[in-house]
Amino acid sequence: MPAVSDCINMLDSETKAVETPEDHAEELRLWLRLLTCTTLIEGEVRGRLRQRFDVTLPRFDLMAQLDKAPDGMTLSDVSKRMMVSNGNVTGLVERLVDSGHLDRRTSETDRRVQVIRLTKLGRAEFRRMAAEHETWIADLFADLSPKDVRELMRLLAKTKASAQKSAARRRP
Amino acid sequence: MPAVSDCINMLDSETKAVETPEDHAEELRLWLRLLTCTTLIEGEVRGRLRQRFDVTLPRFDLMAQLDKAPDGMTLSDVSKRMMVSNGNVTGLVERLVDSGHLDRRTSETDRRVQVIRLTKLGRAEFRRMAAEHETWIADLFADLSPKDVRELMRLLAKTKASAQKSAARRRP
DNA sequence: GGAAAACATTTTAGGCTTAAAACAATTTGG
DNA sequence: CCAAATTGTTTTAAGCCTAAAATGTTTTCC
Repeated sequence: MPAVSDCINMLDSETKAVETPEDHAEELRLWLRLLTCTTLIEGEVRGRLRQRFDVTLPRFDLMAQLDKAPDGMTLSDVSKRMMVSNGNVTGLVERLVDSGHLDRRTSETDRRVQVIRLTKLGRAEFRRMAAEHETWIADLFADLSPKDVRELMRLLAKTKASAQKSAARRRP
Repeated sequence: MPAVSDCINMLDSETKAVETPEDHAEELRLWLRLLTCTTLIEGEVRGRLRQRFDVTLPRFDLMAQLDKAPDGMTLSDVSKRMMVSNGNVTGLVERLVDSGHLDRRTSETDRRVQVIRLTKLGRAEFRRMAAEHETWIADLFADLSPKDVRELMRLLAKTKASAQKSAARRRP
């Protein structure tokens, strides 16, 4: 019968009169479930890309970014979009240039900047992979109704905003 | 006015009479948003763990698994729970044993098996980190109402089940 | 104009991660 | 019993990833 202490804790938490160690077990469970879903799907996509096309997920992701930018992107743009470090992109790009999927040139107006684009080969291969990739995703989410999908989109948008706000609080 | 073609496509997709390239753009967007949320939160947690405790996220995750298992776990158990490869766990454990956070011994009943446990130091350090970690998670999800959290939990459970089913279809 | 700040990228050092092959121990089924 | 299959772990080779320092370039602003 934890009724008394519950009341006390709730009072504390509502009035903010005292610092009580609050219970955030639900949020923690939510985070672990979110992570599980992502890891599960990501692993599945990674394996299929490897089996079907002998390509790694990061390479696919990078090509996906470039496919949406016919005029090319700078390395910084790519790094921000992919949410990975600059140095990571440098290596990824190097390998994709070597394999003939990417074209890379120094900007004419700013010699600090490197602009990368998909080559004809890179674009063709990406489109081929992307078509199949889309069916994998559809299959992975197949048991969600259209309403579920909409509702998840809404709640994840809220989650993203909340997390960005929290990150900004720490790193203003 | 794409009404006509829409009707045709819907008929096809409902009756399954013809194979039409269906549109799964919504599911794709959902996947990208899920990935963004996870990457955002994971990066934030990784950075805070490093700054506050000079520990990496994988080390923290491994210790979290062991904290829930006072009698220890086998490397396979850990690898399944963390959803990472066996070889990955081998290296992670090696470094944590070296730093004095883990104890590792060969099972007496099955000499293939390695059982690992948190040492006293490991448990103490983990508890200290976990307490703070929980407040970070709470803060990252702060803008979600309790109802949002419940609803997300429900939808992610459904997502997890769907993805597991899809993975099992491919790898029976 | 020129020093200082800001920016874009690369390098460095170390750790993480995977898939596949190799190794070792146990279990299974004839 | 014992060969074959299975199970648990490690090794290997390659690539991914990060934070921080270094390098080169441009902008700011006195």
